[in-house]
Amino acid sequence: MRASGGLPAYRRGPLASVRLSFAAPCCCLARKCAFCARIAHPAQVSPMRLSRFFLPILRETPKEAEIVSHRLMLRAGMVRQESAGIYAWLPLGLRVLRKIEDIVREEQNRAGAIELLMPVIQSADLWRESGRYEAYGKEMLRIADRHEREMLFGPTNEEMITEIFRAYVRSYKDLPLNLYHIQWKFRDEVRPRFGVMRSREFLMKDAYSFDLDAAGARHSYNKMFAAYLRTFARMGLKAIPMRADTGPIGGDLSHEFIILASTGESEVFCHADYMDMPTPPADIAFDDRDVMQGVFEEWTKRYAATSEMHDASAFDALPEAQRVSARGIEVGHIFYFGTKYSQPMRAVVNGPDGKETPVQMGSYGIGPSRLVAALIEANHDDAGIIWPESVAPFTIGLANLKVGDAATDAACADLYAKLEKAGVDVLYDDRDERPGAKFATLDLIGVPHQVIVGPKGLAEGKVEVKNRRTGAKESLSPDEVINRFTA
RNA sequence: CGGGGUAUGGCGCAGUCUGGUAGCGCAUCUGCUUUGGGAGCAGAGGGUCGCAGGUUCGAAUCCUGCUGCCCCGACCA
Repeated sequence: MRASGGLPAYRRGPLASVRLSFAAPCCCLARKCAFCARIAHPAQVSPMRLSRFFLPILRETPKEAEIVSHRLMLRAGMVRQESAGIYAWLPLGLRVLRKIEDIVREEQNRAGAIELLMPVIQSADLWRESGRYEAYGKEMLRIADRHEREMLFGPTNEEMITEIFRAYVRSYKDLPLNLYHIQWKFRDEVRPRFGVMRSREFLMKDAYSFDLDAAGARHSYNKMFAAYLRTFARMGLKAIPMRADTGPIGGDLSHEFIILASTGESEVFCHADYMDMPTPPADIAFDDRDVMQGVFEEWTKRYAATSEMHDASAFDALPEAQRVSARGIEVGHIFYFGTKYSQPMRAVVNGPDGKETPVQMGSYGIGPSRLVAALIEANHDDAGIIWPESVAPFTIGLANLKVGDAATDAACADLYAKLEKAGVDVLYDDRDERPGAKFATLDLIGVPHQVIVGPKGLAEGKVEVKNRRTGAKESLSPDEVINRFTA
């Protein structure tokens, strides 16, 4: 299915009549947005002068980069490949990665999950307990320490979290519990490709839920389901949950969250209603089982499937206007697997009846590093990246078109200082470059708003504000600019 | 894991067939001019030609072995 047509999937164009771009649900500029409902002020707001930043942009495209996100990440100086499927994150890329992490973390916390941090190196013995040490195969990077002890670089953490759980939790009164971390994983892919989209080392948020019974586990699953809808929506992505194979994780209930992008790796089919469904609001009752079950049912009752699970006859039964077939990228995957690990690893609690019961578990993954690439696949044009506001490395690019000119220098310095003071992430291009080079740089790195300060406009007391996504240009006074972005 | 490529300055490439002082564009540095969509002129610096052997008076070039990386397929957060 995937290989049909003679061309690799990612090179084929989008299937017909599909809307692939979505507006972010909010502007996020003021950080007072009701949808996002930020819990904490983002730590990553740190304005920067480009002349002092480390932004190694490339004018030419490195030949190894085949897909647009990989090309643009290399050109924009976001990552550097250090080995096959292994990347260093350069400052610009790291900023985006951190902003994605922040959103993921906020929504996990909002849904009641609790953050911890587990190590990347694990003991083989732990994996022998679950039986996966042999089963996982060559994708697991196995290493020996100086004492010849068998260790491994974690590809996932079900075993370790189960070990931590069983060491401390004895009573059903401590449930439900959902623990997560955001940590680097290593899976020794046979063939890493597409930059950070399919790398061997990748960042993953993995959460693990523990419940006394199946009904409780179901609620935990639904909470993560709703949290994922919110997480992707906050990044301006339309993610559609689709029933999925459980693969090596195991279990009997699983959904993949797929975002639509014309360069996606897999072919997906879904009902057109998914394009406009309302995402759960920030204040939705995560602790109410009926509310959460309602969200789940609303988002799963219409047809949606990847090509592996596709039922052509069910899809074709839909009215033609409601059929959407497109390409998709998997950005999240959730599983309910019951006692698959708690049973063999003896993670048990005493129930109200005094009997020991293995806990019901689920796991929930999002790949922030893959999301960086997926976001670019969904948001770019010929000139470069177009970041959604919420994950942009900088909110504003301030371009001084004539460095050395007293008026433009002073106007830029004033704007920069005021924006910085107001907590706006601004990148001030104060390099002694020609205007064309500055426009090209800001377009390439995808800063959502460009504030352009040149001698001509300034003579009339105006600067130009350009929207990277729409291209719309406005002529505003510097004071109006400050009001616009700090209101 | 099968198949196919490729490796020459930071990036993109030529040179290899037919062995003889390592080249081009971009980038970088200096100076002057320029300044609203990747500027122009002049000058400069930077490469043990992936690694190890071998052939030869002489190897980027020929031979042998190895390694890295990329692409296609099967597999995958």
